[in-house]
Amino acid sequence: MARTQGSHSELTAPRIRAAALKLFARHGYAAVSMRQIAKDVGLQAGALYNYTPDKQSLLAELMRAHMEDLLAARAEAASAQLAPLEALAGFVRFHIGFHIERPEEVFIAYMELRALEPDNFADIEALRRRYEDELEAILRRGAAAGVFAVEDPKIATLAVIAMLTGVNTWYRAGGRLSLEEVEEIYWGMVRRAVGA
Amino acid sequence: MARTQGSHSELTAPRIRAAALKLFARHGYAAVSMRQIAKDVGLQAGALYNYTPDKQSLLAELMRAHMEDLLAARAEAASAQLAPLEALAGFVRFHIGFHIERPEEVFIAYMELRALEPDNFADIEALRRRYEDELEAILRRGAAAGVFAVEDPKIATLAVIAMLTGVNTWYRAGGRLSLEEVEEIYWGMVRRAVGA
DNA sequence: GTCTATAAAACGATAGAC
DNA sequence: GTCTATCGTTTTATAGAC
Repeated sequence: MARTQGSHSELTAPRIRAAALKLFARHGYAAVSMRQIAKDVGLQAGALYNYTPDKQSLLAELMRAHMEDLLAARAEAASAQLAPLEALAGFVRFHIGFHIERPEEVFIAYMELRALEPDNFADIEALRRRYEDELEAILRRGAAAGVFAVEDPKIATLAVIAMLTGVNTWYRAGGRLSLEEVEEIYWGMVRRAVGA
Repeated sequence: MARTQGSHSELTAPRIRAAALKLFARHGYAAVSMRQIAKDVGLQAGALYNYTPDKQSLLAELMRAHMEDLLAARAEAASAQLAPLEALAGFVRFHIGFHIERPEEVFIAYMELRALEPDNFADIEALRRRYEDELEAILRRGAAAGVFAVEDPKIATLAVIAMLTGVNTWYRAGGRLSLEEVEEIYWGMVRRAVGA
């Protein structure tokens, strides 16, 4: 039961990730020092390097984990093959719900792409592209079936995702609208926007 | 005609702003040093302080100028009082056109808000709010007249602006679609989204 | 108005004791 | 695994010569 010096590492790694996540989201990757992260965790700066080879890897791992969480959650939510209208409704609600639950990860994933070195950037972009393809496939299916009227499925995909992700810029739990009401309002706008 | 030492200051100020704009947009405010900006202009770092009291003011002035340009251009474009449908079409085309012409300013204005000190942040936020109010007023007028079906004009405002500003993340001049085609596609989505 | 030089502090990352 | 200490570099900003 008694812990000796340095024995609680299995708790330290997630605490470092949590501190980096919070500070990167709040101040930006470039503006946050390793010393600030260490102080937030209660360590000296040098100790961080037992958990990450460098600052860049810490950022890249946060972003990779977020994108993989997103794809895994989406794969589960979309396991059933639905008609285009129901599939689109499911995507809209999934996207809003998932993103609202993780405002810090979402903020970093969209704002710190330019802070990634080329290899990390390519990895994260590929994951993001896979996610966008999920929505694009729904819109193409619906357009082919004649239930959606989208002039350009790729642009409609990007437009819908931009609109939905924008919820994160203003929604606050406990505000005027519940999450369910927000999802309903956005679903209405998306449904009409794609001519369904 | 011959210039003596230090005589070309009237050209230096805009060159500093242009360099800061380019570098802040590309790498982020915190990641750009005064030395980098000076090198881009062809100066030593200390010379920049003849033009700005500090780095923060340089960012704040870039953002303020952008927001004031936006409001002035919008005021001119919207000088005529139109019916809600035509006013909305005008706003959509104005927003896309203005933002596409200034990708660096737009990127900074959205990404570097957190880098602003509190007083500067409040100033910029107030300007942004004035711009959003222009669209909200159009949506409220249209809803009151029964030509739009928006459940919540404030949320619809934020949703439309997020969607339109998202064009900047993917549009490149010379690509598959002309700017006019893009404006037309987005106008179609916005028009349907608001139930017009 | 720009230069060189520098002050004072902070940066990422490492070495070695424990 | 974390500490103290430090290396080598870079940072913002200023001082004073020209």
